[in-house]
Amino acid sequence: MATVDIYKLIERMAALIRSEERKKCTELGIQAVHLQVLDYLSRCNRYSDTPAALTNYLGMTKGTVSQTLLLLERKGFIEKVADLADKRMVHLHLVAKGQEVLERAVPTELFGTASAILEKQYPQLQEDVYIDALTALQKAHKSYSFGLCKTCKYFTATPHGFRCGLTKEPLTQEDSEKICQEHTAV
Amino acid sequence: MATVDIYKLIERMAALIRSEERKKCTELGIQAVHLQVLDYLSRCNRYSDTPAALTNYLGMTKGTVSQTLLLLERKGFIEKVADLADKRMVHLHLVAKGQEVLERAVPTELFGTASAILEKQYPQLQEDVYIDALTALQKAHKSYSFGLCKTCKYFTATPHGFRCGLTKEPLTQEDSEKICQEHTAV
DNA sequence: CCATCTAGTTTCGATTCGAAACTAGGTATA
DNA sequence: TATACCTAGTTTCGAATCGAAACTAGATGG
Repeated sequence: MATVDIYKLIERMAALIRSEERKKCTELGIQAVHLQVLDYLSRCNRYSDTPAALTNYLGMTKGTVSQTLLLLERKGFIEKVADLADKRMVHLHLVAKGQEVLERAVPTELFGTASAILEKQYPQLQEDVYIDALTALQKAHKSYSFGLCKTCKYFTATPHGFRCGLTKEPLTQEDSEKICQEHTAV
Repeated sequence: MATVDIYKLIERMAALIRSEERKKCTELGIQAVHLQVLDYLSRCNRYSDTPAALTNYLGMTKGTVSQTLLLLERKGFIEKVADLADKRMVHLHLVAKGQEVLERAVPTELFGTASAILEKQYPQLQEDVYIDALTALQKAHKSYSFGLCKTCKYFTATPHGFRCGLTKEPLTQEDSEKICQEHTAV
């Protein structure tokens, strides 16, 4: 079946990207997993910027995640902010230095070059096909799809602004652009 | 530009796949990097099944790779075979047990489910788009594209069989289906 | 008020990592 | 054919990562 092959192709691309990222990580003196953390933090919103959500996303034990975060904090890549309502909770923020490392680690040239090649050969290429593939992948990644807030089933736009239908809380424009742990694909 | 966004989408998919694979690895009691090694070995041909090529692919130091291989050998996932011509070289082979772990670790259900969703919505979906994206990515991944042997610039088919235009050696059907370190995109 | 749950940290020992020194086999050149 | 240099891979070591389990502290619910 064609679609099975499509994910085989995507998996191949993922392996290439992984390989490239690993090299970058070695250059920058960090581990591949740290990059995954920084990437996650750059994409999560206030419902998903906690160690617990990160633990769930990475599939590691919370002790390990705790230590990874300690290291990233020591290196000045992230900062921890206590939650005002629930004193047990901690919110993680990517700070400028972490953002910088993330940008340097993402294989931008690789993508840039690949894009240029692709664009030259297929000027009319529609990205919808890829959006659909990603959406399907997010739907399939059940329990926690970690999709964009604004693409969530519970995302609601009112005349007064955005709101999460699950937590009933109002959302900023920025929130809606980030990854949410509670995300449910439409 | 549309194509830049396409690789953003692919990168997002890669992150999801990474997240899922990491979980599987934890279940199986191995590290994410070990899976990368097993995956690589399942796809490489006799030009690329050496510790040196793997080192290059992963972007790790050769000492680290050597230790990783030692562990995978102890666990019975791979075996080492000395090269007959060059006594310094070692060829790495994925054995049955390693193959099994690899198959269990790849998020098959994720892809299966995603495919089903995709297929239902877009029965006419053409995979060419994805092949082009992968090919462009391989081309962009210069110096070592690690592409399929048979898609290489130097791959030549003669009446007597396949041959590598770079090393001048004859190739089997199987060789041509594997990843080659020397791969150069057309 | 006390058990129970949840969020996160600490501690421990095994494993992984990079760096650098090392062995050994191949190659080039004088 | 010696000598220097190169390449493939291993070993060693100290720092960092990992999972498991015990732990603290705050929330929740009778």
